[in-house]
Formats: sequence, C-alpha cells, structure tokens
Amino acid sequence: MSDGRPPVPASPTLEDVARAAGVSRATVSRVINGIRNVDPAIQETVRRAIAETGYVPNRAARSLVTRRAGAVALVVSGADGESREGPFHSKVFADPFFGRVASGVVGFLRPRGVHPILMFAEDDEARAQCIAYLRQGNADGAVLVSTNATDPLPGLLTGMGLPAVLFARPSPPIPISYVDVDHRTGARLAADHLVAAGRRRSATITGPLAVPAAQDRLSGFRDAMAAHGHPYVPCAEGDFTQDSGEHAMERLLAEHPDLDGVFAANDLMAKGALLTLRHHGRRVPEDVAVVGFDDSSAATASRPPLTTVRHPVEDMAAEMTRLLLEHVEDPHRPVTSVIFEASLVVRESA
Amino acid sequence: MSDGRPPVPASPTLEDVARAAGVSRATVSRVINGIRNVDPAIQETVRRAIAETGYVPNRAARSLVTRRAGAVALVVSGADGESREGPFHSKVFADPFFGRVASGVVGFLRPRGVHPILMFAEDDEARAQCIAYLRQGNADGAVLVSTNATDPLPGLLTGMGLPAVLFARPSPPIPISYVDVDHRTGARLAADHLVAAGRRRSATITGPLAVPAAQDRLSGFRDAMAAHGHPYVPCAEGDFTQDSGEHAMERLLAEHPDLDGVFAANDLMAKGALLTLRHHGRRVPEDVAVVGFDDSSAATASRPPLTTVRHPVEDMAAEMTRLLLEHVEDPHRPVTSVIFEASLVVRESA
DNA sequence: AGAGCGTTGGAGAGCGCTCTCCAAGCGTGC
DNA sequence: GCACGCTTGGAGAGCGCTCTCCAACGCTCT
Repeated sequence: MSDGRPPVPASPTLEDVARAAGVSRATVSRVINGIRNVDPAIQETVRRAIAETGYVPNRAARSLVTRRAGAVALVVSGADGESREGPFHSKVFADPFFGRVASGVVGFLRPRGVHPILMFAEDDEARAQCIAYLRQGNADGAVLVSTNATDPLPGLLTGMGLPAVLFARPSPPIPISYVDVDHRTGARLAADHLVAAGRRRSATITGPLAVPAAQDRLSGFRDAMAAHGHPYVPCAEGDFTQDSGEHAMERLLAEHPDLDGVFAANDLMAKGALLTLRHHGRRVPEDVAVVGFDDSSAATASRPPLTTVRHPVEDMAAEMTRLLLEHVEDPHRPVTSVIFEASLVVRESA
Repeated sequence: MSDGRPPVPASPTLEDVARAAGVSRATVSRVINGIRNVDPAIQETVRRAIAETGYVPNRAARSLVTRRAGAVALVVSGADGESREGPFHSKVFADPFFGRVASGVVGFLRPRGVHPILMFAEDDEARAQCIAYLRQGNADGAVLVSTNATDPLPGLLTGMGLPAVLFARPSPPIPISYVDVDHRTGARLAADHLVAAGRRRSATITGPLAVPAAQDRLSGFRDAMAAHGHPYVPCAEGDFTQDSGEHAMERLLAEHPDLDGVFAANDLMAKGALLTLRHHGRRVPEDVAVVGFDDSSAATASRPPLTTVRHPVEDMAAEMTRLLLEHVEDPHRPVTSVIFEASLVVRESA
C-alpha cells in the first residue's frame, strides 16, 4: 500500500539528468544552453536523458545566477485615472488600440518563449507598485504604452537602469527608445483625399491636444489643407473616445452647418461623428465625407465602413519589443527610434 | 578620476542589510516576512537599515527556496484559430469581454503585489509552449478563459498539478474549480421583460451552440417563453461577433417579418441586430424590442442603448482569481464553483 | 537559589543552476 | 620524440534567499 516514494515526485534537476547520462552537471548545462563544443555522441546521450527524465530547467535557479528574469513587462501607463465601481476597472481595454499593441507584443515575444507581464500604472500609487515590482527583478525590461504624454514612468524606469521602449515619442524629450508612426504624413493623406474628393469645407476632430500624437495629426492636417489653399480648418477637441467624437461633431455642425468633410484623429471619434451626422440627417459620404485614423476594428464596424489612415500598430508593437530585447541584450546600445509610415485605406465613408 | 567602484552599484542583498543593522541575515529575513517575534527595537533598526540601503528582495532567490513563483498566468485559450496577416494577431481583444476579465483579474491581483503573465493558447503548438512555460515554474497557477468548451488545456494543467480556475463551466465535467453566471436565469429575465412589454412574437439570436453558455442562454430563454405561453421561439445561430448578429437578424427577418422582439445571446450580436433592423426600417424599440446579454461597453455604445442582462464579468474574474490563490495556498482544497446571478439592465432598446 | 521553560537571535545548510577554472586527452610541428 | 596548443569534460564555488536547528538569555516556580 504505502511505498517510500514522496507524494509529489519532485521534478528532476540537472543533477538527475547528469546521473542518468553519466556525465557532469556542467556538461548537461552546456548541452542545454548550446555553449561550447560538446562531443555529438555525448550530446545525444544527454538529450536522451533529458527526454527520459522529463527534465525542465528551473527558471528561478537560472535567473538567480544569470541575473536575467527571462520576462518583460507590458506596462500600460496613465491609463484612465478615474475608476468605475470596484477596486480597479480599467477602461483601457475598451479601446481596440490597446488590444492591437498587446497582440503585436505577444506575437513577437511568443516565438521566443517569453510572455509579457501585464501591468497598469494609472496613478501614483500604481506607479510606485509597478516600480517596486520591477525592482525585484521580475522583468528584464518594459515596453510601455502611455496615454499621457507627460507620464513620469519612462524617466523613472530608465533612471533605475531598466531597459524600456515606448510606443510613441515622449513629450519631454528624454533619452529613451521608441517607435512611432508618422502622424503628420498620415494626416496629410487624409487631407489630400478629402480635397481630391472635392470637399471644400473640411473640419477636424482632434485628440487631446496634450498628447503629441494628437498635435501632430492636427498640424499635419492643417498644413496640408493650407497647402491645398484652405488656410482655415475648423476644429473641435475630443479625447479619443466615441462619445467625445459625437459631441465634437455636434459642436462643429452647430458652428459650420455647411461643412462637407471631417477628419477625426482616431476611428472611435470618427464613429461617434458618424452617429451625430446621421442623427442630423447628413448622409455619409454624400453630404459629408468622414476620414478616421488608425484602421482599427471600429473602422470596419462602422456604417458606412470608415475610410481611414492606417496606423500599423501591431507591427510597431512588434518592433518596439524587438528594440527592447536588443537593449536587454546589450545595455550600452544607443537609444533609437523607429518611425513607421501611415497609409490611406479607402472604404465608403469618404 | 577612476575610482574602484564598480560601474553598476550592485543592488544590496540581505547580507548588506544585516551588516548595516548589526544583526544576522536570518533576523532581517524574519522582519521582512513577519515571521516569529523579533524584538521591536531590533525590528525598527532593521527597517531603517532596509530603507537606508534601498534593499529590495530578489525574487529569483526567494522563488528558488520557497518554490513559489509569486506570479499567476492569465491564459486565453482557444482564442481564434485563424490569424490575420503576420505572426500572431489575436482578435480576442476586439471583444470587450476579454478586457473585462483582464480588468477583474488585475484588480484582484494588484493589491496583493502580483501581476499576471499574459498567455495565449489558440492552437496545439501554442498550447504546448504554454505548458512548457508553466512547467518551468513561471507561475504558481493559472486563471483560464477558454472560448472553446472542449478545450483540453484545463485537463492538461490540472494533470500536471498546476492549480487552475476556469471562467465558465467546462463542457466535459472535469474536476476543476470555476466561476460562472446563471445563464438560464439571465435569459429568463430577458424573456420576462419582453413578455411584460407586450411582445408576442419574440425570436432569439444564439451564440455558437457548441458553447455551453450559449446553450444555457437559449434553453433558458425558450423555457421561460414556453412558461409564458409561447412554445415556439424562432432562433438563428451566431458566433458572438457583431457581423454574425447582423446576418442572423437578416435571416430571422426574412422568415418572420412580423417579429416584435429579439433576445441576442450577447451585446455584440444585439448591436449587429440593431444595424440590420435599422437597415430594414424597423424602429427600436417601437417596432422591435431588442435585449442583449453581458452589459458590455457595446451596450451603451449602441443606438439606442441596449437593454441587456448584466453579466458581472469583472466580479467573476476577481472571484476566479481569489479561488486560484486559495488553491495555490492550499493545494488540497476541494474544487469549488461559484455561480453569479445575472440581472436585467433596462435601457432604451426594450 | 537552582531547575525548567519560553523567547529570541545566529549559524549554516541548502534550493538548482551557471560558469570559471583546471585537468586530461589528443594532435601537431620542430 | 617530446613540448606545446587546442579541445573537451569535471569540480566546485557561489547567486540571494529561507528555514531548521541550536545557543543564549531571562523568566517563573519550587
């Protein structure tokens, strides 16, 4: 009935494998890590022993000596500020943008056998927790997506010597790597399209002007319109939510009832604008052409589907992750930024 | 110019703190972990030494001896199957449901100083990677949300002795803890509301019938309608996406042009149904009343806002996480399931 | 006043791994 | 024919922490 075996068969260690293969721990370690030459015959023996014993390296032990966590953090910072009922209910997921970033990050990380640690740093307390956690060496680096341009987190992270890469250029120019899209050119594409479609009275719904990306999209659009001979562009500020798009459209319509084109700084606001336009009996695109920005799922979910500026978020997130791993690999690598091009996706709204 | 200090001041260890406080490592460890009585005066000295040195415990070293990772995995399984272009582009984030789960999990975990490791297991290969990763001891347990009821992952995880808790009852009854909502009663609420509003010819748009939750919502709705004297309920199957809701509504309308009420098994499909109804000139709720399920962000984003059955996803996710931590704490704890109640949220669509 | 007990701090043995030495083996060149 | 270099495997020292012992100390009780 009762045998001498322990209830939980402790998982095999390097030592066990070494014994099974008749070699030393060091040799097994070398085979596993592919370091130095090991005689092919011995390699084969070791591999077989690993398979037989079902050995899996213990990450904690490895981390202890290599001083590498083998993990990276995906930090969403300055996410929302106000919480709904309950302890913590982030709205950040409601925006398809975040999901796309996560997809890109996971897509790059996964083939490399690493998975991101998901962290939110939406206020000072959360930020402090975040830092404390990262200090413990839980992650070798962080990819960071901030909704707030003046977020102190990037500075804090680099200050503590943790490799970090941002999604989007930081507003105070700190020495940190980042990826971004060429917002100005993207906005110009939207302007060109509206003008080419014969729109003479285009307006724009901007993102929060504290965000550099929103600024760039606005100025890019304005400059391009000016170049086309439209020096004045009505604009209303939103905050990237669908609701704010509805309200901004409401204001624009009130002041400029004759407008015939709208460029919204993201798809969610464009979608909101669509709702308001319909509510006011304006047909899209016949009466008013609408162009969004991002090419998110909201663009195809809208009626009519949105003509929009494609923001290659997934690719950018993958690149951001690649840059991070490079920095982890070689901490002295100089900071770099990679700027992606935007392109126009023409659907039915303009 | 050049001093003897190393370029990177290695972070202080327990030993350093002990030296600074004039006590032994063991005492510092006891203070940090709050184990056994330590003289208050000494405790104070130790705390001061910790603050002075800026000591932060090294997680890897601690994990090595405690055999605890101090982390849990948030696994999304059977997510999509088909990928878009590129290596991995999950659509799972497009559904607000997942975001709500993540919110609930993070909300519970965060005050406890732990952060989830985000993992996807959408196919066999990914699942194998997932298992391998968890085997390394990277997480003490996993909370699992499967879109596919016959997902083998829950069985695999418990099989390897890893604590796991599911969101939603597994379809083959395996011994594993889970949380779920009372789908049948929720669906009854929807039926009662439609009947009370005087609707005589209600139909339903179901989720994929392979999913137990979709089954339960359908049968709950049918049974309640039967109890109200409507033994026959037209139904069309969708797959929980907005598009599928549009198409299902299209079919229902073709076969039952006189219907005056619709219960969709989730909000996204209800939203799709709204689009189709408007396209056919049906007014909501005057001509057709629409009730959704979930009370997700899609419910308030719809025009008109959806009357829907509230699915307390965040609370359920928090409870799921709580159950997981209990299992991690005490592996012999019996499996438990917690069923949440659904409630009706009345807005404008019905 | 001495024995016995509870309380508190220290010593030290690992946890499982990597990696630096070192030694052994084997060619090769003078 | 022997010294020398190169390749390859082993021994062993930790990485930073926890935790089990054990010693020392100050009580109370007889």
